[in-house]
Amino acid sequence: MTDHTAAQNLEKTYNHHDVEERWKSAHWEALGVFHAESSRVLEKGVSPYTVLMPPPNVTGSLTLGHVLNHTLQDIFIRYARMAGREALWLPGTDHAGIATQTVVERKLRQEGVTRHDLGRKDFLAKVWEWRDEYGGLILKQLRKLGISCDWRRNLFTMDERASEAVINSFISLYRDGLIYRGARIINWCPVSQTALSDEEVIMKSRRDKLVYVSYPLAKDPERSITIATVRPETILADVAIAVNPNDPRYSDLIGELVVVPVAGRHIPVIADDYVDIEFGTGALKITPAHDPNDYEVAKRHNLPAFSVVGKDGRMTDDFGYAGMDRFDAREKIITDLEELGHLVRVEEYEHNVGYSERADVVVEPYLSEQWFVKMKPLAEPALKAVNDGEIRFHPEHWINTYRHWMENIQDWCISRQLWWGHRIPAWYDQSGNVWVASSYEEACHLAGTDKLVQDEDVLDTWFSSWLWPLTTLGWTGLHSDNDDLRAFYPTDTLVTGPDIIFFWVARMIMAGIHFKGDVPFRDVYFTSIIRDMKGRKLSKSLGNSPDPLKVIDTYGTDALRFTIVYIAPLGQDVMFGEEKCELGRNFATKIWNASRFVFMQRDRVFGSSEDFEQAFAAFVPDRELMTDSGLWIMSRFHSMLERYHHAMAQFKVNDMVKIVHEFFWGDYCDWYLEALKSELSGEPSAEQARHTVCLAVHILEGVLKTLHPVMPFITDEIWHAIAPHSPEESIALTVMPKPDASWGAEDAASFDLVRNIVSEIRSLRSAFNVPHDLRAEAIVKVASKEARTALVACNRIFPAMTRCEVQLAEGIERPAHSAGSVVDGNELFIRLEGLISFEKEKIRVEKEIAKVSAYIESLHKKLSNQAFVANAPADVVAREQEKLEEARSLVRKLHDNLDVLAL
RNA sequence: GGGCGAUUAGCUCAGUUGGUUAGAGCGCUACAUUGACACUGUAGAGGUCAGAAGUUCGAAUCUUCUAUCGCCCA
Repeated sequence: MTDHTAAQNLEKTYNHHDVEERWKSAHWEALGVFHAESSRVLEKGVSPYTVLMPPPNVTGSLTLGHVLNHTLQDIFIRYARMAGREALWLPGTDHAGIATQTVVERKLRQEGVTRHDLGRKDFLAKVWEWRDEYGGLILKQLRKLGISCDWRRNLFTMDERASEAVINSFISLYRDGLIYRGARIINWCPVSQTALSDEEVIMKSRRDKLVYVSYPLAKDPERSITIATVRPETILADVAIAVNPNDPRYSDLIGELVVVPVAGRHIPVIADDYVDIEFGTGALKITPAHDPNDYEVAKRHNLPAFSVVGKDGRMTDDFGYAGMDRFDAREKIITDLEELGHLVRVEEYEHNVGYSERADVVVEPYLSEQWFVKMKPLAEPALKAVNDGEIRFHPEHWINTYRHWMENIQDWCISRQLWWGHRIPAWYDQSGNVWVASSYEEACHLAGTDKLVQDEDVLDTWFSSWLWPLTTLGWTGLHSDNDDLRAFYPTDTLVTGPDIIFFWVARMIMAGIHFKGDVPFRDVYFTSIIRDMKGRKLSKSLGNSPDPLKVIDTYGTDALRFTIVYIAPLGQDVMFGEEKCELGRNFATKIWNASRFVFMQRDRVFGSSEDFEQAFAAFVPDRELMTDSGLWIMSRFHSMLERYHHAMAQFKVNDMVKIVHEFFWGDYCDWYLEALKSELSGEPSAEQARHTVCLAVHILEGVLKTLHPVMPFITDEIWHAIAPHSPEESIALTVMPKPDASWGAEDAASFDLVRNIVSEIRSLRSAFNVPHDLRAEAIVKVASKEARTALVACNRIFPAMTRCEVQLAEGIERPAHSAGSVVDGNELFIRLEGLISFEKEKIRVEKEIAKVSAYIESLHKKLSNQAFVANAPADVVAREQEKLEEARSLVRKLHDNLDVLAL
């Protein structure tokens, strides 16, 4: 391990394992780098910045989705922390009712035990055991990402404090009339054997059979009415046939009785607007216990509802199907209908069917008593908050989805027939009255009896998640108040997937406004969906989801974080393949090597670590001591910072990453450090050399800071190697550099000319296949005094960067045996005796002339258009004019060159 | 059926309120290895911006329509 009390140079090669091990979460955590304190906000007036971690499922393990999501959150938090805000990131996990219960039940089954064998109390003990043993996995894995949460505040939705909040909010909503119990058709999962909310049902396309069945008239078996259904097994529970009152085909049958095939019951033909004349035969069987729409129709017509499918998805009828699976019964009844002569025909039919999100089976619409939250009154203020811009979505277009859902909102079924979760705080007395209270004792008090039985059901996990912005800050009920809530609520940024906009985001907004009187957050960043290289969603069954931990092992955490942000623009899906991480790995290596080079110069120029430390601490960029490349890099650096902060303010994190990448690689390494090599190898004064090195380190440190939110490990490692820092210090606690507009484009001008000449010389060398080791002579016919000064100042750079000696001349003609070009108005010639082919050069210059001439033509056309000159803004016209003049001057010089060539 | 989004170089994508000779990364081609870096450097090839019509002095950008693909809701 490196001794971090004295700065020294980096190892020759970058090893992400070593670096990440050294600065891992455990190190930073122990130092309290990520801790936030309400006192600093409330007493010292530090501006708070809070991020809520969407609590991962306690049964979960790390996916690339988590990597993207948490990297983004970490970037926001680290950026805010370095911007001087009190940055609080609240972590936690949710108890995932169905998923966790399923996992534990599966484990028990291997031991030959069911939860019913154990009983509720012992089963829950088992679940807690499981949670304590395995439930922390995802958090451990998240720590590998180096994310900077305040882990002291880690919360689990089943913790006492969070549970108290859940119970209190239930009671409060019940007393406000916003929670009720009632018989409804809900989505039933026959595998998990619980009710589900609408949001937990996924619609999937499915090929089924559309079965046409004839129902004979009771009074005249010769006549019949034909319906079409995809669920023939529910014929047994039919209570009516409905037709549209405006359908002339059936008007004479309204009020007649028909016989239900197989079941033999007599049911009426009724008229209802709900029936679609176009669909099927225009006659619809009404099965109120198995279809929510039929249920509504039946209610309107005072028809009964009874069920023929049980909780386990098996038939419960009296007609010989009982005990069969609903899908087997479907096949059998088709055969039976055919035998009985009721089957008219069967068509292939593709339609959407609801599946249980967790168990992936077709949900059964099921009539039962459940608890619901009345959503309309909660939705109205939540919709308004977003419409009024109190909460902003990024990208903005998700507002439409949110609005549509809020405007068509349905009541939320919150009871689940599970054991793992927050048990509904409702008790029933012997007459069936309901008493909602925070405890059995209180319920007894209210009921005036102790003969009470508690509701068996638990609450939807999302019923605890929607309180997350409150419970993470210690809220336990309506009148909660504490320093954390005062300091950090509302929170600032929520980063989450658009797939849980209804499940979670919308409901948190409702809960925040309802319980706390204020929105829970200001900005919501919706992440990209990660797909594989073929554009398919990542899924376990496809086997196309790379294991992030393996990717980290191969490429490094910093590389993965950098890459995933780099390729994930705001609001677009991203295609990810492991090999894309080469991008991040290569960049990390580049940073490492460039830093090592800078440190080599530091150690060469400065006598000792202390010497440098003192000089660097007192360093202020001084124009007088700077070379043109120094002025240029300062100008570029501050322009980069300007764009960097702008991108962050707009939540364009991938722009931010690209901006720094481009600056560091393209400007700092490719030009500035290359120029630095020749400058330091000349004979600068000691003062200049020291200033030059300090400037190089200064910019390097600035880049490390701007990159720190993205690549926390490597930046902390290199930062510690700049100058001695104690291991307790961290780049995470330094101040983010800000753009300084006093460094402008004029500072960059001289070196830009040098760069352009270098590039042109390189192009010419390449065009004429000048051997790499051949030193050539270049002559620049300078166009201005400024150009002369700039090129004289940088004369050492040319041999190093172009392998050409550059001479300045005025009033000369093109030398013989040379290739020629024009750079920013300055004519450039390279003597290439023996290498230059007259024909080749002629063709090259003519091609260039043709290109520029076409350009001149288009500019000329534009400028001679009266409408353009009259209508376009003056500055646009002036700019076009300028371009035209430049191009004309260029083409003139090219022509002159060509003429000389022809001599 | 309703809504949202996408269509720009071989691939993946940038392109701010209309004013550039349309950019990047990867890939490809050529050249270069003792001086931070081959996980590199240098140079280069590659696009009628999905199609049509319109608005405008001017459209990758705005409007309408069409086509293809994806997502959400019914």
